[in-house]
Amino acid sequence: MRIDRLDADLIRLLTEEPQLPILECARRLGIARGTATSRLARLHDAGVIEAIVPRVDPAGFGYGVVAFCLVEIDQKVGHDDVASALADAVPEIVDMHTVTGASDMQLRLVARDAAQLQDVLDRVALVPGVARTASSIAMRTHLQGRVLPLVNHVAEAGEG
Amino acid sequence: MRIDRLDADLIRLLTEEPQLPILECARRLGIARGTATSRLARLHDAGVIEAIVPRVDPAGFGYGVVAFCLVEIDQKVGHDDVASALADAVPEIVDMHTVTGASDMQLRLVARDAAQLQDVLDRVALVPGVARTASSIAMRTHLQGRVLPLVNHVAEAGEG
DNA sequence: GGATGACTGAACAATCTGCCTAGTGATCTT
DNA sequence: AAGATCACTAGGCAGATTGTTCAGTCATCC
Repeated sequence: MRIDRLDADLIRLLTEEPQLPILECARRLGIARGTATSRLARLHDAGVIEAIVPRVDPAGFGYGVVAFCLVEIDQKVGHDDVASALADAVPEIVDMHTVTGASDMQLRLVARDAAQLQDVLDRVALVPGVARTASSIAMRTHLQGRVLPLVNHVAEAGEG
Repeated sequence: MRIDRLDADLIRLLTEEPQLPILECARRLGIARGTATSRLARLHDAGVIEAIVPRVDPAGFGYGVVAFCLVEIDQKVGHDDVASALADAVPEIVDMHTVTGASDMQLRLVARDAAQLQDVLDRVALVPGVARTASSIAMRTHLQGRVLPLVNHVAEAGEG
């Protein structure tokens, strides 16, 4: 799908002031309500905007430590099996990807503190199929799910 | 902040059916509207729910390749300087963390395809202060920003 | 005993939503 | 060139939701 400036502005508006009603968005962008509605529907259908969801910050209820964990897997066990086993066994896992390279999987997980992180990592290591893990702690999160610059970039490029 | 079952249910409801009005949430949970409103406000104030934002999927507009990149930094350059330089120079960077371990930073970035990923990584490498990079491609995303199990876990634990 | 805090139930005006219609201009097709 | 298609504007309507306020109940805490 091709995104133009209007789409980008709409996304920006909704990202910066999430609770903004469509009607108000239309007013701010200087377009008719129907246009804003149909644009939004199109973005929705194309999968650009998956949904408008509450972004939950685990730090808000005490899980302030973020860590990454590289996982090596037993060759004999399927990736998907390990993935679902991990997902079930460790609620502290926030992101999970299968990756190329030295490791097979990469996790992002959260914990209350360094001590509890140890516990979380132990639980990861205990999951059947997990051969070895290597982890690092995130000291600072500079960006998290930032897409606005990319959306703008695409909108600009599409115009020229 | 302490999260109880009602909070967890509210978060679950809003996560599963994001556009649900507060009034409808209250009905489904069998509570008064004022209660749902004040609970939500409390979650907001505590930072548990940062905002209700549109989740944009770069794959929706062509950026279907996800990659991770470990970055080593010149010791003489401050982390924050490199971080902001990277953020400005490469819109394709979605997540950026400062991490412990062999590398200094870890990035998650998106690209249109493998060929363009090369280009993106080149731009990363060119940023002043970046000494070396190592990257891997995400072949599958099993989980992305999953917090519901953790919220439930916390709610259960808090009750007992 | 009295104060505090959380929840219920209800009401109000203001606003937003979904849905529909009609007109305009640009692009594309035959 | 006529006709069709598409996106946008502008407006209207009923129904639902929101912010806000009030009064009453119940449990906890000092």
